[in-house]
Amino acid sequence: MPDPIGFQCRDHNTCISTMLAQAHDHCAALGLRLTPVRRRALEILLAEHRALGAYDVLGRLAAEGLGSQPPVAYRALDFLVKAGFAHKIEALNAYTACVHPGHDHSPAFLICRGCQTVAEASTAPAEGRLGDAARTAGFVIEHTVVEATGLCSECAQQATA
Amino acid sequence: MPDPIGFQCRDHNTCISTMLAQAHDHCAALGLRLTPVRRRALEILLAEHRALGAYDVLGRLAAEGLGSQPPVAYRALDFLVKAGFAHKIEALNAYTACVHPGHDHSPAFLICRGCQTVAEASTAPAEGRLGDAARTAGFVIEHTVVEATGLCSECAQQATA
DNA sequence: ACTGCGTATGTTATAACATATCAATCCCCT
DNA sequence: AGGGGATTGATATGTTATAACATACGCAGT
Repeated sequence: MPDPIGFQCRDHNTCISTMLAQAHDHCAALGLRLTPVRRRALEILLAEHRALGAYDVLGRLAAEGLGSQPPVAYRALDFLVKAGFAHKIEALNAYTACVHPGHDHSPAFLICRGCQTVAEASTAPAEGRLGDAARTAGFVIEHTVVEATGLCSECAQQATA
Repeated sequence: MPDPIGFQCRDHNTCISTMLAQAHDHCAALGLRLTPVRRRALEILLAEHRALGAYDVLGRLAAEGLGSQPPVAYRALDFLVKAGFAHKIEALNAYTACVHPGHDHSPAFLICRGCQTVAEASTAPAEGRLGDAARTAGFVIEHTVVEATGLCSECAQQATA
């Protein structure tokens, strides 16, 4: 089975443990603390190939006794986002694990409205037309949001059938 | 004073009435109904060069007796977005008037965190790296969100000074 | 005028997303 | 052992968005 850009992965357990290990190392290197709540929140995100709302994450954390109030989830998610282990999907007000943490990157997302899967691609926003517009205007870009919604290959075929 | 891409406009009153007239004509042509609430909501958005939250819009509508409950604002805004007269800024959960309605386009936004101004530029997302990724994955893009946050020219200069 | 139908509005309630605040605890460092 | 910063716990509240249902309006056909 091909692995286009994240709609599938070959072995999800390996995928998860690899990412966790990377996160662990990254935190160690930078003096960040991957506490139980944060680590579990990351695992929860990694377990899905879609975006989860903060309250979804909170629900799962709460089920394990790791906090039960909104700030617990938001703090953990903020940490993961700031550390580069997760991204916020603005179009969904939801969060998803980063597929290649550690690298400083400008992510772009393909969001399937059929199966809710979120795939992470890359952009170089500063190079395209947006960057041109920004330079023309003297605008200093600090952060970019690039998200496409539509149908993934499988869902598109089902829709046609 | 230059007019880079929307951070300024020369004559805002003219700008507003032009846009309103365009919206009126467009609705007439397509059999859409630019009702008082919808028209006023558009005027409210047009009055600003920044994005307004649904509740901001609602507050102004309510002050004029045009409805006082959230659905009033959300329905009007949904209509404007669907008709192409306004866009939702996902990064702000807010709405802004479209600067060139009628054309089917993929907007991109430059959002200044200093003065809250929102400038609308254009993209051709299907042509860039995102489009490449989508084609590779067989993903059918239906809608794109492209938003950059940062500092506009003026605010950047102030920050340096 | 009456009826039927579709669109738009009014209204209530609630869901879903997010943060402010302050106290308590943990962990590292000296 | 003690101080200081980061983290967590807990309460409350703020903000954004929609579900659900009722009513009013405009218009076509009779």
